[in-house]
Amino acid sequence: MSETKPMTAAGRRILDAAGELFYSRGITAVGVDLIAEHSGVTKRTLYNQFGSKDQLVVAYLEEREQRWQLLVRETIAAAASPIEAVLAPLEAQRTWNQNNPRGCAFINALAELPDPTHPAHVVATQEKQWLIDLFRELAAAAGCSAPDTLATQLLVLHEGALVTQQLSLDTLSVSIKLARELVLAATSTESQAASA
Amino acid sequence: MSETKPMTAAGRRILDAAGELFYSRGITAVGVDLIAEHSGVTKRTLYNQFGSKDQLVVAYLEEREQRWQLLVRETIAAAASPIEAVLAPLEAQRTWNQNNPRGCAFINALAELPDPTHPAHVVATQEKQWLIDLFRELAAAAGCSAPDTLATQLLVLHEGALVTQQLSLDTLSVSIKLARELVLAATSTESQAASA
DNA sequence: CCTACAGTACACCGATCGGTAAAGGAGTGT
DNA sequence: ACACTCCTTTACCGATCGGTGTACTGTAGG
Repeated sequence: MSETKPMTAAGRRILDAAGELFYSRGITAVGVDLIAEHSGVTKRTLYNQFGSKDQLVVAYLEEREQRWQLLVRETIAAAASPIEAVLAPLEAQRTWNQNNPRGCAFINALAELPDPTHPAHVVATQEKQWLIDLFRELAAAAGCSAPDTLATQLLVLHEGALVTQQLSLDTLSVSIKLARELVLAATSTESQAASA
Repeated sequence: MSETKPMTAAGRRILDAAGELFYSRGITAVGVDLIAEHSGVTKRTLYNQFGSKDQLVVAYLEEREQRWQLLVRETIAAAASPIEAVLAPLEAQRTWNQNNPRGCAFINALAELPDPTHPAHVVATQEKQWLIDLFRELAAAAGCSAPDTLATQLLVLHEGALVTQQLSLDTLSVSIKLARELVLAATSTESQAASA
């Protein structure tokens, strides 16, 4: 279930090289020749393994999605309480960002591939959908009164921290702190209603 | 001061066409031939006017920056109070997004042009710097106790709302509502300190 | 009238783009 | 011995990339 394809050794190297290059330099800016060269593989092998550049891009995004979602799930599992679990995706970002200084690969992919019918575009949007659904579930599990609103707020904070990462400011810490206050406020049984 | 270059009629059409194409399809994905064709101009004229594609990209971003900052300033001037003025950039986004459904052109540019030495990259980062500085000034003018923190929070909300715009959710309204609460809390003289 | 300049038309450049053809070497299982 | 898969090598394809050279036209100003 975790691995749908056996993936040959050459295929792995190709996907690794593509991952680094696509993320660090941008998808459109990286050609298949460069990927083949960096993975020590012939262009022919690349096409035998992935069929086309678009499919390689999809494989690249899907693998990133799997790794990211795995990290999030692990962080949730390690959370001390349901309330801390709601903040887990934000906390996971702290770990993730250390090796990924170029922001969100899915957002970047959406910026480069505007065509909604492009398979890579679909993968990227699905990832964001997965995240907000997760926030909603976690919020509900923590006993939040309005899971939808809180999930949207957390998604905004998550994406905002992600996209401002490239600036010098430590926006992630600010986002997590604010997110914690929101979660605590939303799960406490006291006075809460739509403010003016 | 507002116009450093006279800009011929052909130059205007080129910049207009480049603006539409770069924003809607992505910078790397759009070639100079396509821009020349869409602006009803020869490629030669394009190069006589702008010198290179990179310089055209810079001109594109700079003009967007001018238009956006003008809108923000107008919204600030129309604000009913210093507190509402802090929210003006968020409110301006509501207007702006109607004609710009593809998110932030500067963020997209950063995604496509990772090279920090690229002139377009510099312009894009400067724009974000301008915004957080503006938030800080507005927060201070509104009598906020901790302008830096509030400014960072508002920047995160701003960018988060911008980048999640492409999803179906109305994240901007949620962001503005939350931002208003933050501003009100930060400008009230009552109990406020770092929470747990 | 003449110059200066903006713009056009068109051909051209080397480089790179994504993708393919054909043939063969190396390892494995039958 | 056989076929099969994986991968290699080399060469090639049409298209497009950013960018240039050159010669011509229209038009406004001195």
